[in-house]
Amino acid sequence: MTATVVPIGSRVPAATKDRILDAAETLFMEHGFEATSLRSITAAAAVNLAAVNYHFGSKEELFQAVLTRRLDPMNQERVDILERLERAAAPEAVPSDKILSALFVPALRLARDPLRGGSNFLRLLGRAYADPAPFIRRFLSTQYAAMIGRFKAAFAKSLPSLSPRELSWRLHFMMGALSYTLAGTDALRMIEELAPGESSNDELLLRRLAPFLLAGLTAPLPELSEVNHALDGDMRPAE
Amino acid sequence: MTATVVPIGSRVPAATKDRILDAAETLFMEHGFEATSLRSITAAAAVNLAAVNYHFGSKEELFQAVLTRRLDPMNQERVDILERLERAAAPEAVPSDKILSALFVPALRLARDPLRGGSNFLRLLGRAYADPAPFIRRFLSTQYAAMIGRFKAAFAKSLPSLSPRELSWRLHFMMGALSYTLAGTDALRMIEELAPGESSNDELLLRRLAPFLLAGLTAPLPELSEVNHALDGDMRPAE
DNA sequence: GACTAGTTTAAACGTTCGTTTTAATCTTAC
DNA sequence: GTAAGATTAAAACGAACGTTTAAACTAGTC
Repeated sequence: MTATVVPIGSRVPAATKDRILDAAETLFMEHGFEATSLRSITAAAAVNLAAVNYHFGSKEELFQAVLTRRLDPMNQERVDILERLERAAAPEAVPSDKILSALFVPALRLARDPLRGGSNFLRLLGRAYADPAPFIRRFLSTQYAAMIGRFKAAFAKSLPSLSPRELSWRLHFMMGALSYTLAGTDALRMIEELAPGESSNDELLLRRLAPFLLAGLTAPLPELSEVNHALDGDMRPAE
Repeated sequence: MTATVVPIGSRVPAATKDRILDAAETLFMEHGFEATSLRSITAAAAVNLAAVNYHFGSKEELFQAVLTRRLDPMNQERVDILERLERAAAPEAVPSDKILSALFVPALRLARDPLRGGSNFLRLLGRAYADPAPFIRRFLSTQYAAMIGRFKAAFAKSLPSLSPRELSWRLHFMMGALSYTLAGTDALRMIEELAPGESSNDELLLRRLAPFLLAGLTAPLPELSEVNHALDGDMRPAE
């Protein structure tokens, strides 16, 4: 309801709204939604405490604004690339590795652009994926529904041997590995030994992730009886 | 500092401590650590508010106790199975699909056992993996360090073509897909259409995940220049 | 130079949080 | 039966939270 009137001279002292968004992006990324207080955000942005409720209405709406600012353009770019690929390949299906690129490239481009939050935002996004809060889950599913459906159809055409359900599962697994990787907790240190300087290099990270996911997506269909054998057979608990 | 003395008759009225652990397991799973109050836990467990601090010391220690109760036995079982596989295969390497089974089977066995929290706990674990709180990250990495190192060595022997660093990445991605899947947020509904009744069936889920991850683990090495071409080449943003 | 709409400020609101304290109650051993 | 110790109970602590209020400030407009 509040229209930001930019003065003609356009010499705005780094608008309050943007300073709040920037500070919130960093702090939400570092501490999660629940554990980040409005007081810490407004302190970091050097604005008054009430400014958040004035400009955004509530803490939840601020969080959604932080996500929307980066997410909308990125998802739009994903769909644009996909449609371009489809037009170029028509009437054949787009190869699945290219579809995967259409998902990854906009994320990569965002990651390497400090002016758009850089990797900070990708980490925040990864965390949002795993957050229990219902309003976050609701927000993400509505934000993503259209884009995911679009890509699912593309993969279905490209991988006709996969049943729709199997494809749903594999897309789910893919989003899991992606969001966990983007969240970039120091879980990697559990697995140890990053090359010095390579840490937090989101580009290299995503480039290693892509072949991993492509192989998983195109894997042969599961032999559902296998794990059962393991469970009932030679892997009994030792006692 | 508090020793629980079990009476000789051993007719304990469902010990306070266990009732707290059970209630906490469910509530932490549903709302996450920060958003779950001690008051809601003690109300659900029908015990006094002060009982948590008396028996566990603090909310954080309670959370760790909830995790340890299920995690220690499960990880021990994983290592036991792996060592059995190694003895059986020696001096050859254990095939990587079997190593993967050693990781999955104990989780599956836990998931199908309602007496040990069933899938509730696996969901909580998945959430803990993505939680920002430093004490959770510290706890998990120390808890898992030994087990992960053990499995990494096994995979390294089984997949000699993978460099140690490449293997670290892939294990990371694997843990990502696993924990995201276990967390079982309704993110799946973003991708839509679960078969009725199949939802929340952790067994089927993990059995579909295993082939996906196995294919990713054994994928051919990445061609690092590919994505670069995509970035700089034919996938420019449309303007 | 008052008027207005938009914005910022300082202060307080009511609630909830994790934890602590103090006393009462229960259990076990002699 | 009674003393000692472990457990539960009720109440309060201080701090932090998101949000609201009402006054002060800052342009642009007539």
